[in-house]
Amino acid sequence: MATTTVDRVISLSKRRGFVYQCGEIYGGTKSAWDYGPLGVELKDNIKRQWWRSMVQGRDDVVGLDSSVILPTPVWNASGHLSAFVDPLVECQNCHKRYRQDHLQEAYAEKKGLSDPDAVEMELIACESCGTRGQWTEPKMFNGLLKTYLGPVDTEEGLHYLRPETAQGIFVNFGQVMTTSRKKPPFGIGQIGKSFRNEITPGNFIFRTREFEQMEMEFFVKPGTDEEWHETWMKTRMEWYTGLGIDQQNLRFFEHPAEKLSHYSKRTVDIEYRFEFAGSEWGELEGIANRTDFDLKTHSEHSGKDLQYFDQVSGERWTPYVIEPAAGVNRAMMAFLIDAYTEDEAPNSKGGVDQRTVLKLDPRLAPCKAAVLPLSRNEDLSPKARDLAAELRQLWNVDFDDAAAIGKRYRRQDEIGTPFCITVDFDTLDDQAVTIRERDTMTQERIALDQVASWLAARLLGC
RNA sequence: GCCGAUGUAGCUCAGUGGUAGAGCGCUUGCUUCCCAAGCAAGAUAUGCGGGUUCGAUUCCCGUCAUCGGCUCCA
Repeated sequence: MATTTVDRVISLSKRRGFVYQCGEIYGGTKSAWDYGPLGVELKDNIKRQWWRSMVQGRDDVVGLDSSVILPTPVWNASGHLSAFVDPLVECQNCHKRYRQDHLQEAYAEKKGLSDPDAVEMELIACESCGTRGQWTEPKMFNGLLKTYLGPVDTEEGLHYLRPETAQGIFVNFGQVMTTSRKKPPFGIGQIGKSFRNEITPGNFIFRTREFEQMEMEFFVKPGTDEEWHETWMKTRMEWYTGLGIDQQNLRFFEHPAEKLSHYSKRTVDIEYRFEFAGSEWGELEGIANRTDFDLKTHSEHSGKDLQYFDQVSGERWTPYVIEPAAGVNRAMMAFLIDAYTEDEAPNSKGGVDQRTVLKLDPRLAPCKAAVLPLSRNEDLSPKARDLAAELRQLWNVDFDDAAAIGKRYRRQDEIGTPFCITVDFDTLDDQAVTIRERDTMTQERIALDQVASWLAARLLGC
């Protein structure tokens, strides 16, 4: 099987400490990955850029951090307790599994029966092997992860881990609107973990049962929702390209009407060309028009009025919601794949060698600069350590004095460090250093006391 | 959950029913001093459990995980 960029990125991620398998010393846990020293920096940088772009940088969006465990009635009202639970049956002959209700509906339709629920399973044949009536008892498949609060596991203690951060925003909608003195159109953004009992996790960190979301619910006046939907689609697409992803590797995917989720009027995904074995494109985020479904249902179930009262016009209405919901882990994978480059660099013998370089935007790069004494030397190393210590107060900065300088450049290229600062023997005389740039491999001589400001000018927004 | 494949060092891979090897990487020392240089030394692996056997990394069973395909999917 040919080695794909995905394979190379996975290998690099393990080799350099971006991602490890969770619990590897015990054989691993299904669908769980841990983020190493470089991975946590990259992931945090992605979240920080999202937060700046979607929350801090906007006058019309505020932030929130709600609980993972919400009152159980929230999930009843949101529809997740019914929409996320499916009865599954299995053919005992060929072990193919079906949704029981789908089988009953298909049978009832074929025979012209009015009540699918009354169809006896003995009458239904397996579509795969033709065996009739050899079904297991239906098992309820629940997409929500359960936990029990309290000292003993009782039904009263049963709670669910959130499958999306959105509901925490909806149930706080009234309080946030009042305390922040915002009025529609305005949004509430949130970053946090969500949990889903995925049937088929896989593709490295693409689909996992525990994952991290960056969601923003934007509340607008009914009738303006379709326009806002288009606006957010454009804004979100530009976020990815603005952070360096090639437009050629991104596209919109319109969900067909019959596949829309229970709350959605229209959903458009932003997809990235991951080139997985099974599918070329994969979802990075979904931009959904959730209408007034959520606020209305929470209003009905809680008895609390979640309408907006417009004092100017005297109108009272339930806002429509446009939701750009992005996956942190998926974004990280896309940024890594898009940045992964193999090019050539000159070697000391006058030829060229292959070079692996992560051309990450400096705002995303886990390490912003590396300070490298040209030689491990009692004069150079301390001077370089001092410089690194100074810069470390401002950015994540690496120090490395092991092995030849060329090798250290390559090490930094491989993790995407934009700038390498070399302290050489001339530094002792001229109080200046050489700064080498990752993508162009060009060098510039900068006075020692100007390094921080030189970097600051190039690391804006980091 | 089903079917198939796979599991040997940090990574990529060899190999064998008789006690495991390479390349790259890593550590230490010397040397060199602006793009993976050289010399020397060193650490690190058969996913886990059981069975067969005098002896299992190799064969068998189970389990865990990964990949692919189903099924499902906000």
